[in-house]
Amino acid sequence: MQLLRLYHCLCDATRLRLIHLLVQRPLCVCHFEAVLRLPQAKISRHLAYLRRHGMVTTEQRGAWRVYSLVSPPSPPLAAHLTCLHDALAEEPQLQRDRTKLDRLDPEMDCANAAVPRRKLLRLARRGGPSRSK
Amino acid sequence: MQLLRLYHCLCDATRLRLIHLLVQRPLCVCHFEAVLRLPQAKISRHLAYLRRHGMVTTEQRGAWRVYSLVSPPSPPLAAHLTCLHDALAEEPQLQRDRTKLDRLDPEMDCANAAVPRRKLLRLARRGGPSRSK
DNA sequence: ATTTCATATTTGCCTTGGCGAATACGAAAA
DNA sequence: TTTTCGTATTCGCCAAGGCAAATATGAAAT
Repeated sequence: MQLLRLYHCLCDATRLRLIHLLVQRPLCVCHFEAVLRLPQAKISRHLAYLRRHGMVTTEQRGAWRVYSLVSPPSPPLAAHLTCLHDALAEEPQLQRDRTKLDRLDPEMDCANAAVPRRKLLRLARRGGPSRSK
Repeated sequence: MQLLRLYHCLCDATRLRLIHLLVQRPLCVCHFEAVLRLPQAKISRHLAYLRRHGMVTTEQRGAWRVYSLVSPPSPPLAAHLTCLHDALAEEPQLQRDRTKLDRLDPEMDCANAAVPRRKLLRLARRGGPSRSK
């Protein structure tokens, strides 16, 4: 069943948080590190899981790898993302994640092709998200 | 997170089928056996799992044990049951289950308190659902 | 009392997938 | 080239939970 893959993707706390953030916009690993405050390996592992199961896609952008939710989302995925959104009020953890994401330095937008790699590198060297532990 | 328990309950094929049937009405194990055509132990195990995780409740009715979805369902559960319903069109297996349930002998309604145990026992002795393998 | 029947649980085994620690890789900078 | 840096993967270990087969339980019938 197709639904099962979806539920397997959703039934881990870390993956749920990753997906929840990806609903906002495409993100790179360093963003997740900054928001979730989890070891990089753990984040990469779960992102790989989501990729294996067809929930996210990636795009190389210089040294960064940008993750996005598959688009267009399958009908069941779309429906469940709505559920996820509605469940927000019940999950303070997810709310906090979202707030944190919104407060990240907007200059550090690895996903945005309009930002030159040169600038991103400079920002990263000055203590980017992945070093703010 | 509360959502996680829910997704764990939903991420197994057998449990998904059980829940889907329980949306229709309360049912006893013999009904599940008749519809899913799976070993009794397997069905009981998954129902126990759902009970442990607060998705279903049970009620003794003579020798039978009737399972129902918790009521009222929590808001997230209610929302996801809607998703499940919408996903019906994509899951032929679930559709077949539903059809099979509707075609079960309506006399064999273990969950209905109006049916005397005496009658149920007679029906079961003549080749009830749990013996129709 | 004994048997029957519906259901539950235990046992032993196996796979999936979680984790941290360490390491590999590939693109750009130096 | 060599180094740096972002990210991915591997390794060894462990717990949850899947399964079939066997067995236990408890209510009703006999």
